[in-house]
Amino acid sequence: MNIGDAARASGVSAKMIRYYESVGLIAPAARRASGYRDYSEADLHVLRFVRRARDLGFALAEIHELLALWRDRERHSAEVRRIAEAHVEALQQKIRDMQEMADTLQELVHCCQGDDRPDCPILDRLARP
Amino acid sequence: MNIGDAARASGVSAKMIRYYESVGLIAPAARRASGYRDYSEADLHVLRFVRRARDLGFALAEIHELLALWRDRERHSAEVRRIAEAHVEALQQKIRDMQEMADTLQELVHCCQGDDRPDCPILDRLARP
DNA sequence: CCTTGACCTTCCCATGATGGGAACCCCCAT
DNA sequence: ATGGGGGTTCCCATCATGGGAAGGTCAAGG
Repeated sequence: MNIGDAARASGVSAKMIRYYESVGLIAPAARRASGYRDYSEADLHVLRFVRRARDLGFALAEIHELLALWRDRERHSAEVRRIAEAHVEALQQKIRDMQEMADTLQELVHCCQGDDRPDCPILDRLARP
Repeated sequence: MNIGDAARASGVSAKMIRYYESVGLIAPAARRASGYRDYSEADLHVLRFVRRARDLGFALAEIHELLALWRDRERHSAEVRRIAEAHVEALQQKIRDMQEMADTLQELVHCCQGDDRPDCPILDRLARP
């Protein structure tokens, strides 16, 4: 399977597959005589794993750990859970931060007439302490 | 006022002040004979404006527009409001995306024993369709 | 007066994950 | 054999931020 086929089958772009390989997230693909990368079904499983982990917002470093645990038959599920919990907390922290921004802004937007006059509580808020 | 003083007084790092100047977000600072940048109270107001806008999550391009509107006595508050509303919606979209990730993960974490055995619904979810 | 240390200057590099594009090579079907 | 649609590597850009090097400036104290 060429990289384009693997990309379509896994949902990871060819560009990203090469990148993941270059940073050591995934093992270097087999090569044909021509130099083309050659992907197996097993490679596809890995690519799909990475894709799903990215969809859940895991960083590549975390996915690296998750892949190692996935391969390790002796793993402790506590390890996996720890990584996931840390990620959930990071997500929730970001959500709280952004929610606070959104709430503040929403309130300012609500106070703003939004007409053709210059008076604007949004700008006032940015300009004044 | 030197850049370090302006940084402390505005909450924007000296590094960032120079960067904002280099990308045209703020006007080039006055220079002393020595070449040192020299900041006035008026400059500080601008830096604080930028700082507060960043704290609300606005991108530099948006802050550029907001600064222009702030300077424009003939502005229509509708313009400011439009920018703020668009940003609020972008924030809320990101929040929804991250909340969905967090919810999914939280559920998986909840299903995971987190002990010294290898069985793990989190990895199962990443490995299976 | 000179030294010292804290500050300033510019310039380059790195982050994280992704895409765009150039220059060049390969493969298959007509 | 040729053309088009792959593949390969390499460089650049994003966005906002920080780190650090090499060298110039300033002010205080011996």
